[in-house]
Amino acid sequence: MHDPAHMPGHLIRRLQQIAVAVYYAETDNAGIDLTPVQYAAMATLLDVGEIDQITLAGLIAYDRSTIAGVIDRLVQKGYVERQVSPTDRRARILHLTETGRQILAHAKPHVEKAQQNMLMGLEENEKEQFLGLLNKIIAAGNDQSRAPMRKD
Amino acid sequence: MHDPAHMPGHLIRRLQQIAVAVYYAETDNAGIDLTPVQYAAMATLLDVGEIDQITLAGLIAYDRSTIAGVIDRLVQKGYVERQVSPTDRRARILHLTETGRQILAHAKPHVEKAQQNMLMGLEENEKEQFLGLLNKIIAAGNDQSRAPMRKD
DNA sequence: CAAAATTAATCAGCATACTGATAATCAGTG
DNA sequence: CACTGATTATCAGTATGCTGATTAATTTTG
Repeated sequence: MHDPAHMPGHLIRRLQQIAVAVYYAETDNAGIDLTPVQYAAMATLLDVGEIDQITLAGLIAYDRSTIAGVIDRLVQKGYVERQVSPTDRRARILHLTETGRQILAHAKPHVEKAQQNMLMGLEENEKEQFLGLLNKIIAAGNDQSRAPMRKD
Repeated sequence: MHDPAHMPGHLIRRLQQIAVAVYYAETDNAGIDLTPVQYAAMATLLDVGEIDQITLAGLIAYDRSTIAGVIDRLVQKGYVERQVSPTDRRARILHLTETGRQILAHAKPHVEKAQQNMLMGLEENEKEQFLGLLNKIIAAGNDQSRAPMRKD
C-alpha cells in the first residue's frame, strides 16, 4: 500500500533532488556560481554559437517563461550578452562573453565529474542500461511537457 | 560533444518535467486540484495516521522549509488539519479531514494511472529494470540531499 | 538544576517550472 | 498594401526546493 519504492513519480522526483545535490557537492568547492540550469544554457551556447532565446529553450527543453529569468541572471553576472536581432526585432540573440567562456571552461571538468557521481551506486553496465532506458522514456514522453526538446 | 543524451543530469531533469506533465494530463480532466507533492503528502498521512511535519517530511523526502508551505495550502483547502502536539509544543500534528479522505479516494485511481503512464515507452520487463536501477541510485545517493528519506 | 546543545517550525531570499495573458513584431493572404 | 494569424519575449501569479537565520521548546550535560 502506497509503497514509494514502486511509485515512479516519487522516485523520479527523488532522483532529481539527489542529482542537483550531487551537482552542488561537486561545484561548491570549486567556487562555481552556476546553477545546473545556467550551466546547461551556457554549454549549449558555446556549442551552437549565437541563437535566440526560443531556439536555446528548445535545445535544452526549458519553458519559454523560464528562460527569460535564467538569461537575466547570466547577463547580470556578465557571462552572456543579449541583443535585439537585426533581422527580427522580436528576437533576442544570445552569445557568451569572454568571461562567460572562461567561467564555463573552469566549471566544465567539475560538472562532468558530478555527472559521473550522479549514477554512483551503479555498475558500469548498469549505468549504460539506465541511460538507455532514460532516453527511451524521454523520447516517448517528450511531447507531454510544455517545454519539449526540439532537435536543431 | 555536450550530447544531452549522455548527460545524466540533463536527462533526469527532463524526466522529472515529463513525469509532472503526465501527472497533470491524467488528473486535470478529473477535476483534481492536488499537485503531485500535495498528493504524496496526503497519501502518506492516510497511511501513517497522525504525525508531525518533520516526520512526514522525512517519509517523503521533503525539505523542512518546503513542507510548511505544502501543508499551508492543504489546510487552506480544508483537506488537512494542523494542531499543536500535546506532548511537544514545538511540533504540529497533522491529520486528514473527512473531506481530505474523500478527495484522496477520488484522486487515487487517476494518480495511479498517471504513475503507469510515466514509464510508457518501456516494455514490462524494462519497467521493472528501470525501477530497480532507480531505487539503487537513490539508495546510494539518499544522504546527498538536504531532505533525505528516512525510514519510519 | 542551570547552561548548552538540539530540535520543530517558520521566515526571507533566491532559482526553477508552469499557466495564462499581453505587447510587439513578422509573415502570409487576398 | 491592409488584415489575419503566428511568433518572440515578457509579465503576474502559483508551487516546489533550497540556504541560512531565527524563535520557541525540549533534551542533554556538567
